[in-house]
Amino acid sequence: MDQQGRELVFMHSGDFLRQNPGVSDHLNDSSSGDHTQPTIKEVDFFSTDRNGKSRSEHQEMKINIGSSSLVDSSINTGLNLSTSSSGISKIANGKEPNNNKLSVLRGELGRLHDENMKLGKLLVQTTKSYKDLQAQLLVAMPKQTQGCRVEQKGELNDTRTPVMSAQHLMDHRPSDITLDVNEPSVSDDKTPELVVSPANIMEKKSQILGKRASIDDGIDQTSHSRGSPKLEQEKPDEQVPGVVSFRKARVSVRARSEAPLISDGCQWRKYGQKMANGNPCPRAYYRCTMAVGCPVRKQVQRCAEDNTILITTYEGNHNHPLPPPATAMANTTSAAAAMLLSGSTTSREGISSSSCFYPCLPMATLSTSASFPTITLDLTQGPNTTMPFLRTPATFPLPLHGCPQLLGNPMYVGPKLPAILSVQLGQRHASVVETVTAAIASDPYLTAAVAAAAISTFMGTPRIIDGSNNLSVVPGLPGSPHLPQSCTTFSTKEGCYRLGSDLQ
DNA sequence: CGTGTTTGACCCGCGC
DNA sequence: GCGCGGGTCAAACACG
Repeated sequence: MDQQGRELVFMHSGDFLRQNPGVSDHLNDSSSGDHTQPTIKEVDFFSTDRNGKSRSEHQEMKINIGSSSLVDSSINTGLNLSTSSSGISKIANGKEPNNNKLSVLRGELGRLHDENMKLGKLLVQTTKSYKDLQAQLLVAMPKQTQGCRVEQKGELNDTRTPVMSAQHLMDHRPSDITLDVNEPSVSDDKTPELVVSPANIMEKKSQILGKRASIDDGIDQTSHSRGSPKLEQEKPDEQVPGVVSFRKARVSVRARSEAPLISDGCQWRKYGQKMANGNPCPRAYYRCTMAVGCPVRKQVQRCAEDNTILITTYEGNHNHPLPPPATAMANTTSAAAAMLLSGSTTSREGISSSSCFYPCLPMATLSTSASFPTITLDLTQGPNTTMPFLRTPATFPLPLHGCPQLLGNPMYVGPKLPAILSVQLGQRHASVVETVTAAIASDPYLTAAVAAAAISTFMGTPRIIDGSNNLSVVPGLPGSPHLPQSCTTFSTKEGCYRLGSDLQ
């Protein structure tokens, strides 16, 4: 990736804290009485440059040469980062006062640096553990609720207040949950319904756990429907209901493009084309050819209403390393599946919260049309689109606490601002937004990256990718529902883009 | 000749 | 059971 390129960062709340990554962060942490915020600020540990080191880290590394041996290697889990350095002072005894000071400072810096690094690693491990646990929980949840079908057709007449569960989305029964309030649903008119099925957990537990590995490996590896025998990893009768259709999760990206394809960095082989759904434009089917047996497929079709809109739908996870431009989209597909499952918090409260959140995302649409749970990212809408969240409380409940304030909306502005204020500021800078939107829409690489960033962001999934992948979505840790924090950086063929409050 | 595309046929799931 | 539509296969074809 072009290291001299532009950098675009979607700033969410707490972004200004990341503007100055480095030592100052834990100083702030130590003075903060809120124990949830420091956790999120720890994200700064990873606001690194492409070599994986932040500037402050580089500086500290220089200073710390030769002093690391003085550093206490234990991790201060209490985050008391301003601890006494008396031990270091003793070592510095007998030298000139200046040298003493220098030694003390060096020692302290070194210790802080080490502590910083260790806390960062701890955070990564904690985040990973959380994700693992969440994945296990999400896999188990559909089983837990199996058999207790609650149909709420009567309560859900208003399709603008959709109620969603992953169980529902995974269900192949006809249903439709469309949250795109700016455009009419592409899907049919079926009334949304909530299906909650309770469970025989103990009966199926071993089966679920047995299937987890294949789910983690890639959603297509649990393929159950007919398809290429080469790709078929398991037989239908081996599937666990409720887990099966995880492979069906899709990510659809709508973008204006004259090109027949969105260049996403992957190699695709066309294996079919069909006229579908009354669309005068044929739908093309592509398969990833970067590795033998890669299960990822994509469909490309032009919008029937507007031929300039290209709809690209991705399905599956790559089973091979990807070039940076392709990584963004690859992460999108896996993130999509995870997000769909994340809605399976079976309590009514959780579901309602999720539905409350989605109207904040005019460009994000969830639907199960065509029997597949699909996340549609609409990158075609202009900045003047009526902001749907004005009609809804500007709250960002978990797990989708990172609002994808990305495209075509005034939400580029600092996310710590209230929603209304964000809109006002956004209108003030409409020209900037327009420019950026146009740039993004015109660049297929950027479009793909934005799509990936958007999904990853509003999923709230901690996603830390090293510099080689050029996509860094580091939202606040789960568990901080009222602190939507994420900072999205991504790169495209044209370079690395950075967008945030500094746009103003 | 190898690779990718085109295109008609086929399979499967779903609704009626 | 039948028809429809989505998705895939695979032979034929095109191209470098």
